[in-house]
Amino acid sequence: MKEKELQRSRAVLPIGTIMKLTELTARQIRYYEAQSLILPVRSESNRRLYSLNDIDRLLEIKDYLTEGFNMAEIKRVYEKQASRRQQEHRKLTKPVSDADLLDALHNEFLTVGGLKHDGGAFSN
DNA sequence: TTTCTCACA
DNA sequence: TGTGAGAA
Repeated sequence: MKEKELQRSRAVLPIGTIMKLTELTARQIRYYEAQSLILPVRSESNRRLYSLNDIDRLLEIKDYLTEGFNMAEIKRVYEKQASRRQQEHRKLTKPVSDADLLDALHNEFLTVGGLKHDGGAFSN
């Protein structure tokens, strides 16, 4: 089922579509790119092209921002995600599913944000 | 028409 | 972050 992964990563959507789908302004979307939160590819005419994965990430970012996180924290988490993916790739053994990864990241977010006090005995 | 970059309130 | 200018 890797065909789907490729399709999700296939960047073909212009920023206008992203704006409507994420409720974000072009300004914000470009700013997040500057902060390396997303990495859209460029068309031959220098136009930004986003993938479905980018949309997901943008929605997540919007979510975290709503919850009171700042760029630095969000960046930190994505950097961690990147390094984790590399590690998993090297081990080339049992890769973690995206669901597990997101769950772990979300958990870290709650901890870092002080929204969680212990091992997650309760949910918000 | 849409998006891009850059600069300024 | 918003907005406007000038270009592609």
